[in-house]
Amino acid sequence: MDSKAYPRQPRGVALTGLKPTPDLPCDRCVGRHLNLCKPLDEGRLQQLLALGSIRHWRRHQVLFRAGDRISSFFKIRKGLVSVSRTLDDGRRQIVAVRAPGDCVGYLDRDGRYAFEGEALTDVEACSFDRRRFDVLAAENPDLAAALATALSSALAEAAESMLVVGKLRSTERVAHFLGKMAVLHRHLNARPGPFQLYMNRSEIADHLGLTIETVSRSMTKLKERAVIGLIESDEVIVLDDAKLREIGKIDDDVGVGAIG
Amino acid sequence: MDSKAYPRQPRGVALTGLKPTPDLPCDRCVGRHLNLCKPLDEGRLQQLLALGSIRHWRRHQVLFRAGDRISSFFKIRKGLVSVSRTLDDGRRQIVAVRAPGDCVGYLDRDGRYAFEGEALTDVEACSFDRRRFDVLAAENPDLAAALATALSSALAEAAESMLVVGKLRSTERVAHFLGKMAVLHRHLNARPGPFQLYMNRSEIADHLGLTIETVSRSMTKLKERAVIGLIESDEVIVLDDAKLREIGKIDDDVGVGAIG
DNA sequence: CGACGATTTGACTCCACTCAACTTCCGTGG
DNA sequence: CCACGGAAGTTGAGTGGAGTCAAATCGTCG
Repeated sequence: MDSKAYPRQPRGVALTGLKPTPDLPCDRCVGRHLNLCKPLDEGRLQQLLALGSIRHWRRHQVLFRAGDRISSFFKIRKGLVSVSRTLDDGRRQIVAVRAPGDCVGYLDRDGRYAFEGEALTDVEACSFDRRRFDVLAAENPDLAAALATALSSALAEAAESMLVVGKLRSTERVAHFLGKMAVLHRHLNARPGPFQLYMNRSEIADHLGLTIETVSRSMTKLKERAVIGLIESDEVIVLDDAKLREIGKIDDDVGVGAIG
Repeated sequence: MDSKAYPRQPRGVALTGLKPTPDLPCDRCVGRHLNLCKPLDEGRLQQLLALGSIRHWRRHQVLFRAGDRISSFFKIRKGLVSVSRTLDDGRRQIVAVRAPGDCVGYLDRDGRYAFEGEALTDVEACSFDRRRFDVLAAENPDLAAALATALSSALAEAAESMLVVGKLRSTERVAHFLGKMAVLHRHLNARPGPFQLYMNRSEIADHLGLTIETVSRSMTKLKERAVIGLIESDEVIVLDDAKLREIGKIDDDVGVGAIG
């Protein structure tokens, strides 16, 4: 209630020791993509692709900033992007983490980006002109339907996150996050085993509504319980998947989102 | 982390002294509606309306239950509907509160409702067959576009809620909630003044990720600071709108959602 | 090695939860 | 009419979990 100054979490300049970013052609992103391509015939596909141009960002670079006038949105081809919103006093909430196949920068607030998109890793994305895409979508019902599907799953995911942030305890939240990241990893790489988080403690904290210290302590607890193992600070292996899901209240692999 | 039994909040049987429910024809729901009607010509409008039938629910009745097979979704004509998800141990998160003009019961998880919809007041809604609606949407780009728009604003609203639940303190959350409800009230009734919340403390708590006691204490604080006044326990008047928005970190009237 | 950033760990504080009492408001029935 | 009971809300006392502040450790890079 008091508007006392809220120290902005110092942002890491570079997360060192980062493994190569998740890399994946669009058509392998099972269940996670705005399926822009499949339902379109060759002519319209060309039309759509003509709207887009491939662009690259480095970790920590900003794809789009909240409040900036919307020009285009982005379909991720490689890497991870955080979608976030920050209060004046520095408090930040990472609303979603988007992966290859997903789209970001679509949500607008009277013509301006409603959120900020930041590269969590080096990112390659296809940038689409929003206005021309809307025109095309208005002419192609299947494209519009794909858009609606993508939005639906993103919405379901967001609602799920509300439950996590609103009702779970700190260790439960971290377990949930790790479980979801493990699922994502399996989707992208189609195999189990250790995986990278590509997010430092500060980013995880801002995603889960916790502090870096609490995230760290929760990870330690999960480690002590032999639910997970830490190869490095951001490289994790799930030792007891059932337990992790139980603690994190993950009932299924649904709701992995697609646009936002 | 421990799966200790979580006492389910006793659910009120009837909130007494409830004023008449918010009542509004679709076409007055500025900015809050899946604009099903306007873009359609007469023939298709008839086609769409043929899918729907008007139904009624009483307060606390369930419109749809999470996990049930989806048959139709609902466009609210009168009343308020809560969209929620409940964990096995009883912890519940009210993900959204939907008003006249909004749709609910659209989100699915492999053919089943992803959330539960419960009448917060007596409710009148138009029920649409989901399958036939999808067919119609696939043939009518403007309808699909309207759907996408509705989903977008619902998603923006959900993301906003994540920030509220994840980063705001208790009194800030309550202030945010009250500010949003005031906006909703003005949208529905087109005038300021005292308004009903139509939600008891338990429901507000489940929406904000708090307990009933904390909600109560926060309301008292806001009352003591002369930011709001309480006519009855669920009837509020905003005394200092600027202050309320400042505390609740409400920057604009955007993101009032539409579907989910 | 030494510096720096990221993370972990520790000590302490405080906000929100828990448990419990009490008040208020209805409705019911003696 | 008033007594009683039940439900919702408020308030108080005490606890606990997560935040805050600070120090120690680890890892990387110069």
